[in-house]
Amino acid sequence: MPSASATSTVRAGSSPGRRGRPGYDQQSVLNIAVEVFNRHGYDATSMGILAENLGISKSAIYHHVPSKEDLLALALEQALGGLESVWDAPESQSGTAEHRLEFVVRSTVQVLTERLPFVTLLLRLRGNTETERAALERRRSFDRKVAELIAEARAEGTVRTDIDPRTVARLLFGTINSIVEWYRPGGALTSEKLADDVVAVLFDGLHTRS
Amino acid sequence: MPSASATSTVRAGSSPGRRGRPGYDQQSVLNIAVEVFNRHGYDATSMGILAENLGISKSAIYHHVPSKEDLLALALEQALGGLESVWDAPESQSGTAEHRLEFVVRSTVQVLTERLPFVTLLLRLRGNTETERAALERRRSFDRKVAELIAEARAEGTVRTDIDPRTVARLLFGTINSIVEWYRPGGALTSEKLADDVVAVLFDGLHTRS
DNA sequence: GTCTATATGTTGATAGAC
DNA sequence: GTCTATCAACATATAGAC
Repeated sequence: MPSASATSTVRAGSSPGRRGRPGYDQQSVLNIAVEVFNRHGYDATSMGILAENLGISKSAIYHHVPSKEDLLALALEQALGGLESVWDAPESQSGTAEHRLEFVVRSTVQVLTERLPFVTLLLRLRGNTETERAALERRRSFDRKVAELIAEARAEGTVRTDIDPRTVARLLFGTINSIVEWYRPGGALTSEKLADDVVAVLFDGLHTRS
Repeated sequence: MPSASATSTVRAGSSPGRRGRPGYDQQSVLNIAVEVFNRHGYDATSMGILAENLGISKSAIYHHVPSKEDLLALALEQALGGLESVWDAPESQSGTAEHRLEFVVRSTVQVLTERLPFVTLLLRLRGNTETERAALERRRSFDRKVAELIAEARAEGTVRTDIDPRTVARLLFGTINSIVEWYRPGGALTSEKLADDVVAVLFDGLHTRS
């Protein structure tokens, strides 16, 4: 399973390899910015609100990043990079379609939880700017690959055929993506158990089995 | 099943009982406004953009509605009213928990498709204002009732017990709510077939059954 | 029911000192 | 790396004519 590099550092000072005093570096500004974007919504977050949350002035932000939109682009790159890395793992490329599909579902859940705030931001985009539209296109490309996998599993006979494959794909993404709306790391539910649960519900359903 | 009254009228002129010439009435302004809100996001939609989409001036909007936030409140009332009406039907109040849960899932899908743009707006709220927070609280109240139903079905032995009931509820809502992100009425997929598909996937899973 | 102003505040971003 | 001060653009909303 591809491992997304940790993005837990909040303030620059706590970064292992970093010298110098207080202040922020770009990554630590980004981490807080994404959190604030998710809390208020990207559009509703002004540079003023962001500055308050950072504890610095509006202008100081522009020392670290050229614009609000660049902040968004940086965040989306972290989300998309993580998702796309799912396809680098050999388990996503060989084996039965059923196995590859389950692997991709598990990996996607893993990326969602590891890069939770970044993927959350991605999943809430409306496509208002060119930056957003480009990110949405990369996301659609990811979705298309998963849809192909579903089609293969269907042809293989391991996925039910009484439902339109597009509907199957949509519901699968709905179930997985909705995780960002409620899952919080550090609780009783580990990301591994969550992946187990998602796979169980998606493939076997909520009913008790006879 | 509770039926949400139609909200398909776009321009006032096409309203059955309406007199007078062109122009808008409040409901027709609301219908277009909600569509634009969903396309750009509520915060990103200025009264200027809205006016363009309506084909009237900014100020003219204020003849129909006191503020942008009132427009939002009106829209949310349509969404929440529809969802809450699910509990008015006798089928949601008696019978096995399994039957009541399936009925509520079907009814919710029905409301989602009938009042699609309104529910879409509700599901994307971030809770920035008092209006939004009040709506989110009503939505949480709806969610809580469904969670209780899941707990009953679990006690009844019809829902699997190897997954935390809160996770079950979250995944169920995720699957259902994600419908607003892709379903469009008027296509090949009717809302009845969609409800069948959602019930089938949620309760029996994507796998072929032996 | 719609319009042309316009009042009043907030936005993202820049200039230049420390 | 941060600040204060400032800008033009754009926001929501109002006043009053047609």
